[in-house]
Amino acid sequence: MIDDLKLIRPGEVRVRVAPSPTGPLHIGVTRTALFNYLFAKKYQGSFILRIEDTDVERSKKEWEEDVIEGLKWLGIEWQEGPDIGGQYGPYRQSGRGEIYQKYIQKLLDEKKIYYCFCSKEELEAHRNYQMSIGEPPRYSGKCRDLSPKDLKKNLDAKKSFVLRFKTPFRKVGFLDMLRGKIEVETDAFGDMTVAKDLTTPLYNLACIIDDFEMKITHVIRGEDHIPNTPKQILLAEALGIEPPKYLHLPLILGLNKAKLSKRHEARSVLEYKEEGYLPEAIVNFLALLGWNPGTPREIFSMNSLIQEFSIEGLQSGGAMLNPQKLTWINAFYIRQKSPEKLTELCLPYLIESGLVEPFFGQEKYPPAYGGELITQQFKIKETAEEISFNFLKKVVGLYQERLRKLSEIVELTDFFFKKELAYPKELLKWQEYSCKEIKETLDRLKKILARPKPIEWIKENLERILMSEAEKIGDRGKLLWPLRVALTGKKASAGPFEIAEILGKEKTLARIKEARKKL
RNA sequence: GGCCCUGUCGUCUAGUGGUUUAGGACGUCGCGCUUUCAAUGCGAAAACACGGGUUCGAUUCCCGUCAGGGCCA
Repeated sequence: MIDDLKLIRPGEVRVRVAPSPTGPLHIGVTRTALFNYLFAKKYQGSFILRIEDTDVERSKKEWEEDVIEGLKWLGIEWQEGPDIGGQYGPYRQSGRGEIYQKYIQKLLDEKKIYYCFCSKEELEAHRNYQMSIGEPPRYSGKCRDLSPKDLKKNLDAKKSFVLRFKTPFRKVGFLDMLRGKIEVETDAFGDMTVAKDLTTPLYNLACIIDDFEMKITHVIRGEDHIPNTPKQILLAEALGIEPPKYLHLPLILGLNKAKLSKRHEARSVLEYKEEGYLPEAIVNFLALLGWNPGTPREIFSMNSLIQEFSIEGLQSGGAMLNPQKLTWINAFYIRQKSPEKLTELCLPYLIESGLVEPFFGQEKYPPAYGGELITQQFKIKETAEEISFNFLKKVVGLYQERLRKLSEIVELTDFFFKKELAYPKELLKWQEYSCKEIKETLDRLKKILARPKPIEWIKENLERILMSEAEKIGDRGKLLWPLRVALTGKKASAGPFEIAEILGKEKTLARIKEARKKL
């Protein structure tokens, strides 16, 4: 089956992702989209976005927007889709009624489908009966051979109906590119409903028609579609069209090893964005979930994925989400950013938290990084103090290797933007030293900083002075720990010298005095 | 209930009959660096679901059981 791939000619591949806009773009759909995209790119083919919105009640425009925005954010771009069109449109099923009608009419003319007037209650009763005797639930065939007279009578009476497929009684199989031969007895599902009316096909019919009309060559989709595939192939045969090749990806499992649940894992990828995950991290993480490059390499950019991606590396068993690994990859990509870029990425979080404000009259969210941003001014909200982009860059830079998600920048660096720090005085104590000794240390620090030296001198020499002072004491921690707490109010932080340097002489001194008062 | 898919450390995985004392990554734990945290370096614990075959030899092939998952309403 993999040999088939050798026959693929570059440029001929056409794949699609076909989400229904009844929910957000979650991780599962995203990964399917990614693999389709990689496959298309690998063979210089086309990747198409199709919106399967035949379920009018549950489909919502906002979910479609979520899908489009999410995929774009990740850099998964399509060559044809509802927003940009293409030569096989429309790319929303809701706009394809005319196309479907043609096929449905054909099936009807050829007597391959028939009207079924059975009521829901009737069907359900029958289904329950079949399940009770251990048989697969399938249609009884009651309306299959309705006489033309009865048909006309029902139609005239405007009885509600569905269209059913006369499923032939036999085996249907296909060659899955990942799993090999998959075969089922059609007996397992019987006469399936394929359309609600003459213009509205149900999922399987719509799907096979669209895949054919859009000249899709390979369908790469989740394993949950395996049972649909034989049905679609059957319909393709009835329609006299060639079905595409199929590949069923393993599912991404939630933390409970079950399909992604609506409540937790099935959140929109845009929520990951809000939390401060980087698109390259999500892409990298998702690629490694169910695929392996055959080398120990773990870090892949989109471009390297396109190069390295291969069907052979695909896994067939379901893969559980590993949030810690995502976090690890995210932290990696954060460390790779330039300080300017990272600052720009962190800015919205600092602003959203209310710590920092863009300067009066400017946009809430600064424009994308560029020359302009560097010259932009900001304010510390609490003190109305003006700060520069450069100041923020220093702050963010200090925490670059400690950041795992962009959103963490707030709790990590809030002390830079606060007037007063709230922390218990016990925090100032280092190991077994007494209150008195800590007081003495703080007094020493005060004295050093209060020297009438120019600010510049202090800035350049602070670390040297404090370190030599610490050496004198004999225990660095005795000096540095209280200093850290005084400056940050936290038990974990970046180095106190660097913090003092950014804070400036005045604030540093003020905070040491504050700390001294506490004791 | 029926049908289908899957089954290597907690998780993601390498492994396609002997070269394996089953390798890597995340996580966990320990040690080093160190004022804390992080980063980083080193190290440790941790897996072939079970039972039958096939074979000189099975994690690897076949069958069954079990387990997990999916679909059908």
